[in-house]
Amino acid sequence: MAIHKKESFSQREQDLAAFAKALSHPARIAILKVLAQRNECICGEIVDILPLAQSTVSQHLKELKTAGLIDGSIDGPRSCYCINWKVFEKFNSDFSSLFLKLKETNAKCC
Amino acid sequence: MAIHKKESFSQREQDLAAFAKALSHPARIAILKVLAQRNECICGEIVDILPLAQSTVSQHLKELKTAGLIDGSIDGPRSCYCINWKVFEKFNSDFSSLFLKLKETNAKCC
DNA sequence: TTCTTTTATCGTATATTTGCGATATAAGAT
DNA sequence: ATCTTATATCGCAAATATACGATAAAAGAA
Repeated sequence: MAIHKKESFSQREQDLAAFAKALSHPARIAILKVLAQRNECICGEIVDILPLAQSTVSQHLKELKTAGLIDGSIDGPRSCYCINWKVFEKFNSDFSSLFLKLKETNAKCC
Repeated sequence: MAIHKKESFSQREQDLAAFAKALSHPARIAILKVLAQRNECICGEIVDILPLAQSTVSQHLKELKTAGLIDGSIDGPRSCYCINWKVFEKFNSDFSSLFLKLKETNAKCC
């Protein structure tokens, strides 16, 4: 694509897009579900449940972490991932706000 | 990536991911803003406002349309795009539901 | 120390996305 | 019929994303 133009949009638009991107793959949504259900965030369980290779799961986890949606503490040979509810909630409400704001400013057309 | 594994996830997960994907680029969020603000959805305005070429904007519009977030009626040489609030609202609430459901089932770890 | 287990990272292949210019199309204007 | 305008689509290039196997790293077990 030659040059990425993402930077030419507002920070808010970029942030929302980044959040949406983090959730734009079913595997990552499935991972969040598993993380929410388990008492202990043993990463290996995710690999067992998902139809993906360990390296692929690790990569998806990394993306969720980069987006801030999950925290991960390395704990010896195993690591512990958890949902960062604060960030998740923030994005979720930002998202709803966007929707409501759009609907509010809507001038009815077509 | 050899083979796409998206199909091996639940339909609900795929749908949510598809919705998130539609909103995963700032340009598409910006387009939705413009569509919500204008009384008449003249597509050319979007091209004037966004820092993107006409063909690129057209492509983003197509993706939003494919996702069902906007409707487009071809009207002679110009076309009229509008937000499909019904679909938008559905996805938005599905999204909030996911968040709430996850939080509900959360068993507190870490 | 060496083996095992668990997870991260590297390297690589392929698919998809993003972006643009050029061209096609469609309808009104001249 | 030809010109103009607005939009869609095609063709291409470059960037990203997705996926996997192989390998590295890190810590406990033997």
